[in-house]
Amino acid sequence: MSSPHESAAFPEPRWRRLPEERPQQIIDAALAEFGDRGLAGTRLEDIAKRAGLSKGTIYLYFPNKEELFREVVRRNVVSQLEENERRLGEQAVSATEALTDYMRRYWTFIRSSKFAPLFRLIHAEIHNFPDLARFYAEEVVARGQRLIAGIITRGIETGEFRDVDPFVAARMLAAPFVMHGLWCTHRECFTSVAKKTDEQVLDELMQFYLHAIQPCTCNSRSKSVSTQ
Amino acid sequence: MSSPHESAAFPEPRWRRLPEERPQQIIDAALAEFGDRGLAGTRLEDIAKRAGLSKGTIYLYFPNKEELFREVVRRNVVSQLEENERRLGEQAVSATEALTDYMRRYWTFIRSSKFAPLFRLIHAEIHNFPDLARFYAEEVVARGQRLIAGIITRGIETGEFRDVDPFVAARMLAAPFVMHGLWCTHRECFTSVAKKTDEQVLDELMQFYLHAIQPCTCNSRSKSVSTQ
DNA sequence: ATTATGTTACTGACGGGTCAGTAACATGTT
DNA sequence: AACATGTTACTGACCCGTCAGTAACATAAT
Repeated sequence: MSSPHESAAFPEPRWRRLPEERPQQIIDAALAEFGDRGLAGTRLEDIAKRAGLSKGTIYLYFPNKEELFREVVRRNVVSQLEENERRLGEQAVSATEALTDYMRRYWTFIRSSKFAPLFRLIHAEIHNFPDLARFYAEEVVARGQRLIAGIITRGIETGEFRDVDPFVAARMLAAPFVMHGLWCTHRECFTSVAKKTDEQVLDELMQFYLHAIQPCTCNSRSKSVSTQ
Repeated sequence: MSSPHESAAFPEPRWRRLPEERPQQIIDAALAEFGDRGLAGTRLEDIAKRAGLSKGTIYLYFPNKEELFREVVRRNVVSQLEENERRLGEQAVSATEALTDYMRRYWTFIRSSKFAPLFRLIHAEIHNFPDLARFYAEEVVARGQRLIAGIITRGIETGEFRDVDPFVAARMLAAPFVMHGLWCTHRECFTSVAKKTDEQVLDELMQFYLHAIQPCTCNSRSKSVSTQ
């Protein structure tokens, strides 16, 4: 009644002005669409629809489709970076603890809804956008592996791990995590992980990997392979 | 320069009729193009050009682009299958030998020019062609992992390998191989394998994996196993 | 607190280029 | 000659990017 805006007649405006939020909305929608259909297969109208906008609005914030694609990759890679290097300070704990902790966070990221689309995108368009690919490979992959290698080096020094090349070991950690992440996003296809929960898969990954880098488990009791 | 003055002798036909070879030529060219640019991003004219044909010819052998795509995947998946299960009979050798032999052949296949494009294709279009994806996942991935699991099971029985879930171990083998295959196809990006040859990478993979499934290497080799 | 005026955010129809698919024509083969 | 195989030129649908127009919001004036 007392409201100057007529509540009965026009309660819902057809659209709202949200210039601050638009870029992120568009990027999120674009990641989803690009991830499903690829760069060439995605229509800007579909991105707009998913973001609840019209196509023209996208061009208010991004010069063209390709530049939007670049921003989608860059923004998400950067956010992955930040996520990756959060909580890096606790060097007090044992290398094993640091490693299992890292694996847990790594797995959480890989199983997040953003990883698989991003991975597909980068690998699908790696030829057409070598600069993006290089950025990703250097700033995320290599950087992450240096991080892991650091933990492993410490573990070797303390005698927790056997004497392996830390960078080889880092790749041997990342590879199964990534592949299992991809498989788990298509459980309906990949029967080998179909009946397993994310937690189970993580446990298997961790157990197997820890055994691979531990010097020897003869003396300790390691009968923890549980089969239902 | 194309003045056909020497018309009588051999006019050098502008093209030849090779109906037997065309399908495979087209499929090979299509795999390469699709692998680079994706399904939507590939022009049929580019496939034709790569195959040394004109676009219309493709339509003599395939009804449309999508069906060509399906055939590309199917044909190559089947050939991968055949490759995969060749030389499977030698059950006389030790499980370790069988496994290292398998890993060598697996790596050769993964490093062949056909694997990476096929992998990218399947993972890029997995949503749009669920039947193909399922076919691939079941007939190639699962089947291959059953094969590995069989070898590992035998190795566990003979005491060569520690007591792991053979299917977990199979996944833990396949995952690093596939990921390293992808990385190695983009050595210019992925610096962690940039300076390594394929043979080096394979050695690292094999050594690391064998250590992961061997029971213990504390007391040298010739560890007596009381099975009888 | 209503109206007038101005500004910003957004819309959606359209032009133009691209490309899958086709039809008309050409050449090799038998 | 008659057919099979291949090429070239063309069509029409589709989609990117543009822009004239409109809705939401802001501020000033009455």
